[in-house]
Amino acid sequence: MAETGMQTPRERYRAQVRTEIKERAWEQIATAGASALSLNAIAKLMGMSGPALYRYFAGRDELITELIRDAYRSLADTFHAVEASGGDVTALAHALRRWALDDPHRYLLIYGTPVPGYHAPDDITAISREIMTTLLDAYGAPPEDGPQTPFEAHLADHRQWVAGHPAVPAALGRALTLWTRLHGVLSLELAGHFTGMGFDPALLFTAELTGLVGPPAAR
Amino acid sequence: MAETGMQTPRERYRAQVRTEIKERAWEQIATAGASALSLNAIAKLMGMSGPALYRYFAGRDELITELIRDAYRSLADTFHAVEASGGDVTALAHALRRWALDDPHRYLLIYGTPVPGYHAPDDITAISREIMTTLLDAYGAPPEDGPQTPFEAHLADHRQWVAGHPAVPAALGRALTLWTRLHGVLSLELAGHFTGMGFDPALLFTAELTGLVGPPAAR
DNA sequence: TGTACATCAGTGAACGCGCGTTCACTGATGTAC
DNA sequence: TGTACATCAGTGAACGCGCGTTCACTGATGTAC
Repeated sequence: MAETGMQTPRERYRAQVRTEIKERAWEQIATAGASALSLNAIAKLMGMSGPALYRYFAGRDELITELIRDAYRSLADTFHAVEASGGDVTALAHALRRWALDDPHRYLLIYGTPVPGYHAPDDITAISREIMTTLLDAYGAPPEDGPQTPFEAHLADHRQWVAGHPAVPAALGRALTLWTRLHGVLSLELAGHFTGMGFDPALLFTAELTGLVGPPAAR
Repeated sequence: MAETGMQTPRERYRAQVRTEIKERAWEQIATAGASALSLNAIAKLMGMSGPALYRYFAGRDELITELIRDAYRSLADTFHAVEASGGDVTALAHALRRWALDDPHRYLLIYGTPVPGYHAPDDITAISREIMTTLLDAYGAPPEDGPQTPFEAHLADHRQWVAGHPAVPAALGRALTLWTRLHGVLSLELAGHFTGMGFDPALLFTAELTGLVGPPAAR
């Protein structure tokens, strides 16, 4: 850290400008959507000419890739922090919700409708797996209750995504199910599909959570 | 029907061209995303000049609105057909999945990341409610099992979205939960977030379904 | 059946706009001796 | 400490492109008498 953290003034400046470019990019995504992201518009916002940004990013695609990478990285770090402080699945879930509501477009950029034609590089899919693994580890061994479901039986033979991980099918199934349920509530909430319905999405989120990890009292 | 169906050749032609424009628009959405939809590009695909399309749509916005309306209308009709033939909730769910997989971009256009800056007119939100109501009606009265959950208690006081509907909170909660769960699986599947994981999303979908309406044997 | 007129689909030119990206350049900042 | 040089951030002009949209128009199709 001491060596990589050692920055010349020029490096520090570069890092600052890169950061500001990304901040403006997020602002643009928030107001006009990911596909409306424009280098020229960002430059204008920063009081620079368009071509100046090419000192910092090879092009539009590299910027988008970096935004997506940052988003995954941010969620992975959030999860690791919860894990490190001894948080359980419930804590992870609430951290996820907070993270998503904190910047809806960041969540939707990675878990919403995919950017057409975009294909994530390998290191990004690796971070995505990292996030799933954290959730899986926090789940630990689920209580044995009842016989294996058909989906769990299927998972016993189809677990490429966690090759080498010691989790049993029941745990895989529960972690996967929790993921899809939380995403179901979150994504509809963020997309505004609950507006006008009148109820509080937080309660639906919590209901899904307790339904799959047991009520707070039972923990 | 006899009178409104009576078309002059010119009206018939207009309807045909309008339909083809929309078909090309869907093709474009499928390959480049909703925000890349371009009137000029569609015209070129049809061998026409750009301005010609203004005979059929007032502009880009009207075309998008019509596509969204058609999508909602299509799903609502699908649901009504299932309802009319006596299908239960399970049948509705499978119809939903088929409808979504049949044209992923159509599903994502209405239930995915919202088109930035777009606000649906009232008649479209009405169709959206129609869809939810169909699901709710098919649910009927849920079996009374156990005490009211906190979310159900909340729903008793927050049910603007179904004002006037006789459904009890338990039914509202279940229908809402089914919706978010199915959407969770479907949207992640359509966005490609399961690719490379190795398991069959259909089994996860079915698992969520049977978990909330009971296994096929119990029906 | 034929003629006069109205309707309307589609064209081509034009408008102003913003985009991503390249290029040769200026001028400030940092480095080596 | 001062000078000579290298690095590099940022500019402005230019490229070709496609966009939505308007406008005056041509020519075919339909309608009324």
